[in-house]
Order: sequence, then C-alpha cells, then structure tokens
Amino acid sequence: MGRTADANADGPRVARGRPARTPAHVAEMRAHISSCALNLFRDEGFASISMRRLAHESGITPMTLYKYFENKFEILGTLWADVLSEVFDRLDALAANESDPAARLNAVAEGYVEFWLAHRDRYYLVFMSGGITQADVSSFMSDAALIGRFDVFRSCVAAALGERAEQEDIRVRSEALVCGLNGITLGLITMSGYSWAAPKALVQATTTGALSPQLRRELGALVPAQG
Amino acid sequence: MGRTADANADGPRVARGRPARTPAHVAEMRAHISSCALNLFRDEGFASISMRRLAHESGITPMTLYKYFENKFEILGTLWADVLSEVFDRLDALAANESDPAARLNAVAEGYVEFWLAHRDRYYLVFMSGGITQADVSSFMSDAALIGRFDVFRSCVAAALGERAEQEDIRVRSEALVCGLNGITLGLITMSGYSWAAPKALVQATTTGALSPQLRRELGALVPAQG
DNA sequence: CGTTAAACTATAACGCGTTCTACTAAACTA
DNA sequence: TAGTTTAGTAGAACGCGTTATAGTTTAACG
Repeated sequence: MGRTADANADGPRVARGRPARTPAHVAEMRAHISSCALNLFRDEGFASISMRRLAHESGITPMTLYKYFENKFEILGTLWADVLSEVFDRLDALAANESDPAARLNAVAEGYVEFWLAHRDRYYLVFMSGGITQADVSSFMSDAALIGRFDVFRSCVAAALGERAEQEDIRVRSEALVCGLNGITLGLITMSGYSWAAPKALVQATTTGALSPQLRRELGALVPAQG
Repeated sequence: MGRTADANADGPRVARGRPARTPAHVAEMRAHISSCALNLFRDEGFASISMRRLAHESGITPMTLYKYFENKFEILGTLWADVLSEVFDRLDALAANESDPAARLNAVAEGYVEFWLAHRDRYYLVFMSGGITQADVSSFMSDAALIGRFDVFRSCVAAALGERAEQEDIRVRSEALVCGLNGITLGLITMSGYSWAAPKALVQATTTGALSPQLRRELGALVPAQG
C-alpha cells in the first residue's frame, strides 16, 4: 500500500498503457448493441433473445456485453427512449392538426392509447417486459427529457381549460389524465379477455372527465387555497 | 396397435391399477402448495423463490410441482384470487360505511388505490410479476367471479349519477374509472421517481371526472342513441 | 398374491442471466 | 522496442425454470 501509481496526484493522472474507452466510443458501442437489440426484440421478443445470442449478433462476446451494460434490462431501457419518442412525435403531429383545444386534447389522448394498442409489441417492450422491478422503471423514467414529453398532455389540458385554469388544477388534471390513459391501455392489452367498452369511448370519458368543471371546487379541499 | 386396453369401450373405462388423482385431492394439493407459495412469495418475493425451494418447503419434489401446476406463473395466478378478494372485501366494507353516493364512490376509489400503494408486494404479485404475457393475465381475468367483484365501482357510479344514469353511460364511466385507478396505481408504483400529485388528489380528479355531467352528451356521438 | 396403472422420486440435462478467472490483443509512454 | 494499462476473448461455473428419463412406491384390480 502506498506504492500505487496515484502518488503523483497533481494531475488528471499520467497516461500509461492503453487509454480507457473514450465516452464517445462507449456511446457508439452502446448504440450499436441497442440497435441490434431493437431488431431482435421486435422480431422475436425480449424474453426469447438471450444475452449470448445478442452478443453473437452484435459481433461481440457475451462478456463484452456486460462491459457496456449492467444487465439485460438496461439494454431494454435504452430502447424505451426510442419508442417513447416515436409516440410523442406522433402526438405532436396530431396536436398541430387540431386548433380547437378540446378536440386537440381528445385527439392526443386517442392517439396515445391507439398507438399502444396498434403496437402491442412496443407496449410489452416498454411496460411489460418480464422481471421488471420498481427501481428499474423509475430510474429510467426520471430521465428529465423523457418526462418532459408528457407535457403535451399538460399543455392540451391547460389550453382546453382556458382562462379558468390554475397551476395545481392543471397539474392534477393532466396527471390524472395520463394515469387514466395508461390504465386504459393496460386494461385493454393485459385483460383482453374482458369485453371492454370501445377504446374511443373510454378515452373520451377520460378526457371530458379531466375537463370536468366540478373538479376545481373539490380540489380546494386538498391543495392549499390559492386566493 | 389394437392391443390396448380400451377394447371394451362400453363404460367409463374399467378401473385397473392405481386410480387417478381425485379432483378433490388435486384441489387440496394445489391449495397446500399455493399456501406455501403465498407465504414464501410474500416474505421473499416471487423472483427470489425457486421452484426447487418451493417444492422443498412444500414437502414435495420439484417434479411433483409440475404435476400440479403448468409452470411457476400458474402458481402465482392462484394467489391472485386471494389478493383480489382481500381488496374487494375491504372495498365492500368501505362502501357500507358511506351513505352519500358521491362520497361512497370516492371512498371506494381511494380504498382501491391505497390498498395497492400500502401493499406493493401484493401489487407486484398480481400485476407485475416477471414474464407475464397477454394470455396469462387475460385467461385468469376472465374468471367471472373475479370480474364480478369490480361491480362495486359500477354500482357506486350508478348510485352517484342517480336518476340521470343510462346503461351504456354507467358502463363507460365505471370502466374508465377503473382504468383510471389502475393507471394511478401503476404510475405511482412503477414510476416512483417522478413526483406525482397526491394520490388522493388524483383519485378525486378521477372520480369527479367519472361523474362529469358533460359526458353523457358527448357519448351520444359514439354509442347508439337511446331515446 | 401378482398384475396393472398411476403417483411420485431421483437425477441428469438444457439454455438461460450472470459472474469469475485466466488469457490474448491493442494502444499508449518512456 | 520494452513496459504498462486497458479492452476484449475464452470458457468454466452458479443457480435458475423446465424437461426428459428411468426407477420406485402406492392403490386398486383379478
């Protein structure tokens, strides 16, 4: 002890031997692996693709995989960003095509649910891939850029409410809206044995519920009064 | 060929050799295994309990386990009924304690969400145990007795709407309500990194949304007119 | 009793995610 | 070029869910 190389601690460390992977190369490698993974997961499902197989298809050794990713789920996590981008790009386009605020809210909400229903493979990829634990999802979902994209809903709600909107009001309404839409998707996909009402009807009930004029008064009992 | 025992096909088959397991014994054995599984899963988590371990704790061979259950998830499925019973027993009690219809609806909705939030282990057990596929959940959820218990919500919605309620109206509203509550639970549990509004606020937004007076008119565009 | 058909056991095996260890290849400095 | 540090490889290993196989016990029959 005391014999190690960091005796000269007055610099970023003298470069001896092969340099460590540059962040750029790491990013490139992760992107390469993720791209292979996306194709494989889409075609054959997350559970069916083994790490050994993914490594082989990526032209890499299984061990190397674990140099770039903590585990299989972390690979999955990098794909979520792509899928969610896809959803929200579509929602933004839908929103741009509707000038009436209430109609816009409804269009976006419908688009969200219908995207998942039309691409169940992606839904499974994001929300239902096996063995997910609380920590896995929430750590990924705290990515600020991703969460920010859910603001479409918030701004649509704000626009539809118009003048009468207050901050906390909008927040609760739009979060409840997102939860409702997620719940609709979850129900229709995972409990397909039950004969649900039409998705559009459920979505519309949820969006009009989010704009219910009654809500603001009732919320007064829960959040600090604002004036 | 032709030498087999079913030459005498004029009966339910002659009993030769050890009789097959009686349905009662099968049920009993499954119950025994399930009971062991419930304790183990609750204490150490679904993923942490191996089939070898469960077999051992049940006083049984791993192979025998597979004689009574198709796979590990089927064991899990038998526990869902117990957990859901627990939820709905509580909801029924809550409903009985509230005479005002709107308050009752809210109490039941809150109770539902709060149960899952307070017993996340059970939530994982039911909704998030790894590797679940569409078929797994929906086949279980088509159990009529279980689905019937969700009618608490329907009847609460009907009572709160009072005279002005119509069949399809109630149906869509209560299904959207259930979806919304499921979505709230899903969001709060799996995306705990995000700072959601208070659960009670989200629930109240959802219940008042489900009673929104606007809804009935808008639904007219989607479902056949009723008069 | 012996026969028969089933229940159950014991054990090995497969591929999985993951980890470990020993090794080779590469990229830099002195 | 020699020395050093890291990247990547090769391959065994662990426990997992699950399956297959062969053997043993059990409960009914005649």
